[in-house]
Amino acid sequence: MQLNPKQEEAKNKIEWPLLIIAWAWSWKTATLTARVEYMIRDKWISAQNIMMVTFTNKAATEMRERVARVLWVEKPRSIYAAWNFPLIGTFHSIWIYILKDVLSKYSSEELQIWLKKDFVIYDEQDKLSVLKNILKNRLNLDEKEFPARQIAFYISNAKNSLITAKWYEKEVDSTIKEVVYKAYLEYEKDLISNNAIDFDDILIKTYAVLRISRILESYQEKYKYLMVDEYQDTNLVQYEIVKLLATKYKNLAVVWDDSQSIYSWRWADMRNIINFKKDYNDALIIKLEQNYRSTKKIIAWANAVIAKNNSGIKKELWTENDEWTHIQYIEAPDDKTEASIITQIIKEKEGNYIDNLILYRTNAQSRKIEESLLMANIPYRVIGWMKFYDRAEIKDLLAYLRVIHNPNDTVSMKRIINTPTRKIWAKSIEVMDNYKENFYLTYPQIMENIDEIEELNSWARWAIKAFNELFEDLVKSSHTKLVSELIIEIVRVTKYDEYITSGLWQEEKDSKLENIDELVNVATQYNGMEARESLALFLEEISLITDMETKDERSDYVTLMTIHTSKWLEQKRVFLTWLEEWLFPSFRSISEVAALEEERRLMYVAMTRAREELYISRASERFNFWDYVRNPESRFIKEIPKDHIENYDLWNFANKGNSYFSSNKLSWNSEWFSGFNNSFWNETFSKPKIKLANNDLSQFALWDRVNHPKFWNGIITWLSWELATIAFTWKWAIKMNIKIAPIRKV
DNA sequence: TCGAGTTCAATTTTT
DNA sequence: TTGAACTCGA
Repeated sequence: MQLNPKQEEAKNKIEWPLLIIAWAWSWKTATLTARVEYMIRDKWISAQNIMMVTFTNKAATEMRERVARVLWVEKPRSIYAAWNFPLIGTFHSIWIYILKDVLSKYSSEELQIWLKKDFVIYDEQDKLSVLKNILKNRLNLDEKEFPARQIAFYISNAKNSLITAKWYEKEVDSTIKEVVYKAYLEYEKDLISNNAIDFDDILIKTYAVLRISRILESYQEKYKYLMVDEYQDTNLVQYEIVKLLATKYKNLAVVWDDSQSIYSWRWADMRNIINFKKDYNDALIIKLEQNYRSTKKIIAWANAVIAKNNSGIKKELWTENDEWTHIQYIEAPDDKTEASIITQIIKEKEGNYIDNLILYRTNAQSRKIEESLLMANIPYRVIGWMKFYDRAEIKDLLAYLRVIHNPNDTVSMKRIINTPTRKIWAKSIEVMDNYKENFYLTYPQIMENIDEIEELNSWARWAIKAFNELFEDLVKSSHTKLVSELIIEIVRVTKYDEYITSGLWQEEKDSKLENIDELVNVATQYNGMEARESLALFLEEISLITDMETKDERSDYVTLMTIHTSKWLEQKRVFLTWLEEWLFPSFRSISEVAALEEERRLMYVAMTRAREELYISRASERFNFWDYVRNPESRFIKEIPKDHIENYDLWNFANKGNSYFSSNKLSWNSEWFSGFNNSFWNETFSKPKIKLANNDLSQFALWDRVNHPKFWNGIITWLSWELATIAFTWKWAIKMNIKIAPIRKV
């Protein structure tokens, strides 16, 4: 591939700090790949000395593939197989790699991070279960007043600002922070005693370790050449770590695009770029502005939207591509129609299904479209939703593996101690927990000496003994059997398959068993190494992977995903759905300028995914939040110059009278397309299960108090014809159509 | 102490 | 709609 002069410059500047400002589809990935190739091939730099950090697993995999191609080597399955290959991975996976490495080389006294080598990684769910337990049993707090989620948010925020539990005391200035402080202390205690870390800890512990100069120096020597992609999405800790590593040789190249910064909720801080310029004031800055992918119209559109943001560098993406394909706006009467129009378009278009990408703001939004595709017999794949590793059967089996690997892991132990049911009830667990707390014991230690615990009757002891025997056998097996075999053994000795499938329909049974098979299948990738090693590696990689590359025989399918996950890819035809106020931009972001600008950047990311055709859709009425809502058109659509928009011809669609509609006994009527007469919709379309009220609009005025059967009392804080925002006492403010909402004046 | 039945709340975005 | 957290009878 021929690089343009700018890209060429970025490729060749190696022993120098480098800031690459790269806008959508400026071939920055290709440039980075070429840069790696140049380092290794032309400069004879050892692959071992190169580290490249990406943001998502998807991006890392893609990057590894590309680098493997130019280096003519086989793509390593993970960062571990990488002896002749640069270290390419996400922040989290690379830091874990470093942590493990450090833990095997240095004593824990020296490290001071309270972590042993066999640590496990707690995901969001594990984290919440630890916190729930703390709040309920140790702090005796009401769950409603102090939800675990909220506390977790505060703790995560503290961690990412590098505030430890002890130091948090200084932050306390409210009741909630008081609670956070106490919970934070307990939470850290639990993690240490379980020999576990959460996602935030991965960054923090690495930072702590790298502050030890002896250790830092060794990594500075090892990774002399650093590259960080998506630098705009780094947070404080990530920035500090990169800074530490780069400070000696300053061979750091970062790729930055402020208009694609969409992770501020993960504490990404765009100001890191200011710090970058300060830290390396002689850095070479290269701008890649030419877009090689999308048509002129798509780019014009995207530019128009992003220009509405006040913050950020003013930019103009440009392209030499000539084709002016049509960009269509689908304004559907309701969500069902929206989905079926998209389905219809996909069906009619020539080419393959794989050319189609359907995007939405949140995962839950895929449902309606899935239904429609299913009915039309169009193969599709949803990325990211109902993650494989979130399924109960997978979580259970992984919990078995985790306790075998690390018997201190209480969260996993509690998950499986009575799964399948073996008559170890909550009472017994409570008693054991007390012993654990008071005598600093681990579960296996208690179980071994269960006869000494007088509080338990002989039945309970017997049950625990039986489990302990089984557990010890499994631990023994883990030394001789590979993970894949170990999983099979767990299923066999616990009769887990019978347990998980009992009382299910055949179809559900099959799917559960298939999932187990699939897990075994994934585990076989770790064959060929020492038994315990395979277990450790398997567990570690699995906790960092959010979405499994399921083996899919089909090669042609439509892809569905959230905009966030789409960031790394492009597609010929893109459908961007749910473009309504409150959904996109989401209602949480509307009142805050910074949050709204992030939503707008998200819109920009979504639009620039399209290469040739872009469809944008919305529905006048849809079922959402378990209710029928009518939201106005998204402001993002209004921000696009009108001459760029072409309305999709709904008439044409209706006249085809496709089966989907006739089966729903819907008659098409010109009224629907001429001005979308609202009352007509309510009567004819998508009969709601909830009866819609037919309120007299004149009875409501701004600041009126109203009562809603579901949300109780509230006040109308905004009113525009039939749309109103009602601030409910027990809920956040909700926007609804007061003509059809079941509310009454009080 | 179980489990069947019932209520009730909840939805961004990812590692 | 789903899942988690409850209630209550056995």
